[in-house]
Amino acid sequence: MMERAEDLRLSLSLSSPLIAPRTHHVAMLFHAPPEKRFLEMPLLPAAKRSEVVAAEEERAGLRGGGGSDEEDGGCGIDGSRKKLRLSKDQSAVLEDSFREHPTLNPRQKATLAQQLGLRPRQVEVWFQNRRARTKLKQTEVDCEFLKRCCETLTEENRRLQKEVQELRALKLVSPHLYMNMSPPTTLTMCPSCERVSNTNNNSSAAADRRGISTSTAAAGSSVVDTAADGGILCHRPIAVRPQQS
DNA sequence: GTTCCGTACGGGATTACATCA
DNA sequence: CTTGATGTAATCCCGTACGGA
Repeated sequence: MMERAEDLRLSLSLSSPLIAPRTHHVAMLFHAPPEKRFLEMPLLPAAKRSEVVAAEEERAGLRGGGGSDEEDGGCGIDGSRKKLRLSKDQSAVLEDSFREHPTLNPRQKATLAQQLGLRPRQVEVWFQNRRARTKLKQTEVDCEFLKRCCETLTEENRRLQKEVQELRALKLVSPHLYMNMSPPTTLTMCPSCERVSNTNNNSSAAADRRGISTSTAAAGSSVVDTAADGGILCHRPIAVRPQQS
């Protein structure tokens, strides 16, 4: 399942013209942990931010010897955000780790950060984005799946309506023949409302045939019942043989 | 110049924990 | 001592900005 998801290309657009005004949590600067403090001080000049981060990480012992801004993904002197591209090796390690646990505990985060020469915040962000990508892909897969379900059910609905129409016509034209015909394997009658429906209204049976979830199948069956008979059918199908006279 | 993807960020929501009346 | 209210920290997700291929 996940392999299938991984194969799909992302196609949904997340962009929107809405631009949220950015505000700052000044208070948090004094209480947040080092990496959080860095995040919450975007008004500081970039160079100053790098200094603070370096100092904090030095104190925390998270910084590898001789780590440069380049390696740390720091910002440029001009204040522009410096986009770092993680190396193939870094990405591979993160991917492996993600496959093991999609979420990180603080220790794992710190260990990974140290191992890869990244800030813990970068590791955290990478995992957040990775989870978001996974979710997006899964949503696409689900969407495709439901679309196919819908098409299948629509087709089946058409077929069943036609079948019902034919049976009604036959009953009108030659009731004798109708009563003597062998029971249609796919039709059942609800004992309470005495309406005929398809045996495979049994949700699980229908689901088995189509390979879709039971709830989806049940929803599809309701559509069939309502459309064909103009009423609500009970969902306890019982095989019924036309009475022999 | 445009598009897409990956990285980074801000902010809201939630949860756990500490403190205090 | 217990309990409810309140504050704080940590973390997650969502929406978005932005750099680079």
